[in-house]
Amino acid sequence: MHSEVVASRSADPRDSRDSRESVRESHRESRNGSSPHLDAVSLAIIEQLQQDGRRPYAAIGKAVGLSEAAVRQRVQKLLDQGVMQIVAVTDPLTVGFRRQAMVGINVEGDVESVADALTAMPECEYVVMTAGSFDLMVEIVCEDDDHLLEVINRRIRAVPGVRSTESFVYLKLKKQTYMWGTR
Amino acid sequence: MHSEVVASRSADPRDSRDSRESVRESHRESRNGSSPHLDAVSLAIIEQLQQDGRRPYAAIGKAVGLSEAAVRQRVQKLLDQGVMQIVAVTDPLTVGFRRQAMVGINVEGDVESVADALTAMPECEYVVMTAGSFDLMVEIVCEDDDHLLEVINRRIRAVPGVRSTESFVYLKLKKQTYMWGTR
DNA sequence: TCTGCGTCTGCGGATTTCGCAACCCGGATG
DNA sequence: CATCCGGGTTGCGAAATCCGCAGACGCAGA
Repeated sequence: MHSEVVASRSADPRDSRDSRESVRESHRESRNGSSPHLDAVSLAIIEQLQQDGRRPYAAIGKAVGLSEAAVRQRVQKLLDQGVMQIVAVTDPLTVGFRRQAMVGINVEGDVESVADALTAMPECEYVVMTAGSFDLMVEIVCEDDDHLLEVINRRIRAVPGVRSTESFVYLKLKKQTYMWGTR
Repeated sequence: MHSEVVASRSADPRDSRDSRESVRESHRESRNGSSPHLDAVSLAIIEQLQQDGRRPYAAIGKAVGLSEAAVRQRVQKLLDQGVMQIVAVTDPLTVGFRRQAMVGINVEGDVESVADALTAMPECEYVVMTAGSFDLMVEIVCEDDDHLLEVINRRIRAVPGVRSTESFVYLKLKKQTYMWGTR
């Protein structure tokens, strides 16, 4: 990583040319055929914000070789597009939600419509369609046992298309990171 | 897909001159597992930051009935204690990790030591001890099929104490929120 | 009562955010 | 070939925010 001295005030305009080279190699939408084309710079910005969601734009810009305003625009666009969100995350146990469970679900009929119904439930923190002996896996966050019981037995099983469920109550959360891309 | 894009600037003009009295603090050691018992004000601060991790301290203070400096101190403490972290979260698919899976694991012997071994793997995004037909559930984030295969068959199954595994490859992530307490 | 400890508040100064106008550049158009 | 166009980038002030620093306040324990 070379020194990217952000051009000070009114130096000669040639300086701004070298700070550009690090941005150069970014119009190859990789082989990420499906989703939005994140270039290397946006990826680097995300990586910065995965380390600290409140890091100043100028610091990010210095790290990725961009101006502060450019970082600001890209961050705003990433947020608007829903590619990333900047949020506080906690261990639910410490904020009063004492029962969590992963629930595996088998579906008859349209899986996606069931998934949409589960997504609408506030207690469903995480909904994913899977291949394997479950069609859906859902993470539930509840306040206590009664709440958990009600969600699983009354609400989830009441969704049309749900054939069966299997629950895995959380005993202890050992790891929870958000550092994709930071490897 | 990403339904919860938080509106960036939405200062809540609701007054809050209450919430001053219950500022009792029990300063326990705040390691994973204990409950530091957060008071209502800290909870409200967390809630604000779950809506927008970059919300200014002054705005948070107005919402929870505290000065800007006090909010700043509390946030810093919550971060230092590890009660919460402010980070960017993304759908891994959009940032180049195209294979994810939930893996259920059965263990013989000490479950926690196996969990610790899995926690050390960077591909293990999420590790939780559960009750039910699995002893552990682990979320794996990989770049491609080869990577996933290697992690599951070579690394996870090589951990002493792992009796069997069952994999659930992700087909589509439908929901992913971080809004505990915001219900 | 006094002291120690932790938290809250108010206040400048440094830093950051934000909006704006201009610039550069590749691609499309005539 | 000239021109226009749009996305992306840059630089720059003004406004807002962050940050450190006392001082004040409340609450336990000596």
